Amino acid sequence: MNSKQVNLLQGTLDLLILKSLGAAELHGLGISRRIEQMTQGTFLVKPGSLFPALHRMEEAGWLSSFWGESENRRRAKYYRLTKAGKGQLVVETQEWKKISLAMNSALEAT
Amino acid sequence: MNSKQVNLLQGTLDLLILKSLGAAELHGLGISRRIEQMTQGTFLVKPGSLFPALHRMEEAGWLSSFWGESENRRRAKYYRLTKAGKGQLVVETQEWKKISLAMNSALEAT
DNA sequence: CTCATTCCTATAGATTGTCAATAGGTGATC
DNA sequence: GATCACCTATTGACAATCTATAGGAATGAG
Repeated sequence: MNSKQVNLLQGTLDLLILKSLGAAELHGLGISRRIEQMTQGTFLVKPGSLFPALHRMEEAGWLSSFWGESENRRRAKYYRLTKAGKGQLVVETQEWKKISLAMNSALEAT
Repeated sequence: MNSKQVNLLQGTLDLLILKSLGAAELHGLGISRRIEQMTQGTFLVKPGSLFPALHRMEEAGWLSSFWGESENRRRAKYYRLTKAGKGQLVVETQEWKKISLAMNSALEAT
């Protein structure tokens, strides 16, 4: 077993995906690994969570995709942020900050 | 309308309820108001979210309830934390901190 | 007295996002 | 040419929240 796996809070996966694509184009599993790295191993996003999210977000117009070749010469579908996706990253980041502030202030109450 | 209603992140409602009952016994709507106050109006928990959560948490053994009278002389069901509930509050608080840290560190990545 | 209003609890139905489990194709390696 | 690691993908189940609606009970207005 892992050292206590932490489940995602529903709604945070989109933000993590957007953020992971902020700097570079990545393929599916690359996104997953990047998220694991960005969160210091706290969140492990599994395929059954990742791919539905990617499809959903592409549908929403935040991502675009193209087939390419991975570092290991395998067929891989790469994703990049669209313009709308960059906007959404800003929006969701702000929303997260708002939520995070509100929660922390609640937890500090006496 | 309000200044952009913020939806709860799934999983945070329990923690807010536990925390709201940390200091005093409250009835359902009292909990809702306390949460709104603790989060400076960020989270407005509506009955359709609140009551199912209360029932679920009582079922889980974190809360106990009794019928009493509200400040306005109305029949009201009061909730208090059980011993297990106090433990759960600690657990979920720590979990939130872990998640919050991971998210913030992800959002600060370049 | 009676009618409207506010307070409080409650449930039904729908939606949504995540998880667990499973599958299959395709390069690489030996 | 068999096995392994990599990569995408889907299915079915599940759980939590939201919207909308309901109704009882005390209060206050006229």
